[in-house]
Amino acid sequence: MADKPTYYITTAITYPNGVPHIGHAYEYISADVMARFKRLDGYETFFLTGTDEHGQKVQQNAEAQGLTPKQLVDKNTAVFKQVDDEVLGISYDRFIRTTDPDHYQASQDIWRRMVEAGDIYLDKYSGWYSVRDEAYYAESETEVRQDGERYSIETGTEVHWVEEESYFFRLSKYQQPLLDFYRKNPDFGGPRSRFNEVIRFVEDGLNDLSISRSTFDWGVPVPGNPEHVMYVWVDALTNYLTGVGFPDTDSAAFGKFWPADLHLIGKDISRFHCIFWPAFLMSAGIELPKRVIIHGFLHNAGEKMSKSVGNVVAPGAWVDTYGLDAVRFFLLREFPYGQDGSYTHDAVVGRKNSDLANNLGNLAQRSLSMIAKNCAGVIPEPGQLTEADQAILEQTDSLLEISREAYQVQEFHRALERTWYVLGEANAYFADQAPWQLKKTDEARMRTVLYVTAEVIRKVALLIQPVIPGSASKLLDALGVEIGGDAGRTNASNDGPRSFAAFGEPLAPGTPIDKPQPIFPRHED
RNA sequence: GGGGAGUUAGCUCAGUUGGUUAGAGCAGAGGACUCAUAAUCCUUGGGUCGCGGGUUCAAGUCCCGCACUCCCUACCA
Repeated sequence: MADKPTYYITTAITYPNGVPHIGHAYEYISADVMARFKRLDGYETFFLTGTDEHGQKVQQNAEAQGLTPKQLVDKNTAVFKQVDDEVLGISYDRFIRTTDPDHYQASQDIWRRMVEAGDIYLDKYSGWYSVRDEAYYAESETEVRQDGERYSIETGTEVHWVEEESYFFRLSKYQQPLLDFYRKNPDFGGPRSRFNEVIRFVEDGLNDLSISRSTFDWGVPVPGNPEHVMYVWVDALTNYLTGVGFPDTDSAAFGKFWPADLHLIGKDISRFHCIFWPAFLMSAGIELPKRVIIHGFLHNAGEKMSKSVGNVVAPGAWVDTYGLDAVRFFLLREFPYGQDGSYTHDAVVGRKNSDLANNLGNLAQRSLSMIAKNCAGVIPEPGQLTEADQAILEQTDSLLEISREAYQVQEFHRALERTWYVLGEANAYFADQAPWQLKKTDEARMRTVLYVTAEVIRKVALLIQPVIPGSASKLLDALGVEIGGDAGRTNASNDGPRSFAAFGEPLAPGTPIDKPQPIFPRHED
């Protein structure tokens, strides 16, 4: 048996200091959808997500709470993991924590490789440092306020003058190699507008990067100098390697899955993923990931979400209000992926009712009801297909390739838009053929129309499993499609009657179906 | 200050290399049907395509200027 193609996708790892909000959910869900799509399409898939647990802030917060840093991150990480597991249904294969023992090995190994490449040197760093932001600021980026203390202008956090011995990475050396790489791999970053910003930044020149700290010790120790711990970037980005077995580059997982096919991240960290990370990997002699997709941020009715405004939405609150599948669908259908999006209650309800309940749910309900009542409760035998039948079936058939192409570049909205266009055509077909009339005049023709409609629904249900796994599974159940598969949750979805491999295997006439129950309830306020 | 994106129907947005009466979805109006989750189908959109100039036989679609909005980046203080 030939080896299956593989697919390795990651999310950014989250700094678990607050509570998860709908923006976190957006990233997890979109990565989950991508992973499920690839599994259903026959790819042996590995999906990595997790938390970034080191740093001075954690150490200080822990002290303030009378905990060890590990105790604090255990507590905070549990909250994020619970959202993945119990609220959003995220199908990750590993939830990595930068405090995992194997991650220490991986981070120290890539560090050693960069040292061997001559790209790490010891120097001194000085500047205005904000503990809360974990960032240095130029003097011009700070101001002295009335209380006599100095603050970051941008973030309003207090800064202190710090002089510190630090290891540096020779990022400057990689300006040209990176530009060459971008030119040869124009799809490395997406969407294009974000990638262009990155390229322009690199063209302006790169400074070497401070990559260690000695003022605190909650981090991965620098090999050969236990006075230092790695600063965020080497430690955090390396999780993508750790997740598939690094530093054991001979391991089965590493051989299969590295280089990663997709890093899915937010626009705030595009530079780290499109510049630092490839440079580190070039230095360490490791293959570069194939693509970084940069998603936008979500706004509440056009306003930035913020605690002080009090408009932050918790994923659990939305899921309770609208249901998980409606939330997943809304997030992927409503916004062009990569752009910022603005949500309102009315917009979510609109998608839920119009797209899910009316266009899809009602089409399924009306056609399956007729089958249950008029075809002895089994999938009917179709007769000769008319042009109208063939036209709607052909439009439905085209959705597989259209979806593949759209998913390949993470244009989820495009796949869904086209799918719902075809559903609109299917509703028109159904009304046009009027099987409830045919029931009185031509039962054979009625059975054909009902069969064709059921086939359309089957194909659509297959393709939207990644987005609305629960509802799509119910839809396939209702059509009597053999149970099996898990809507992309695991690699068991690679094949079987609910995988994309079965897209062209039509419903078997005579298959019994149950009396249908509505799958997509309307949202009533 | 420099660079970039944008400003199209009530709302959210599409509009290829400039070319017949500027499009979709949602919302609204009218009609149809009754299989269905008060759903679905059909019909219905005279909107200064931000403003003002220009190029052209022809511009939402190219050029210049202006006004807002947003993003990236710098610098002064």
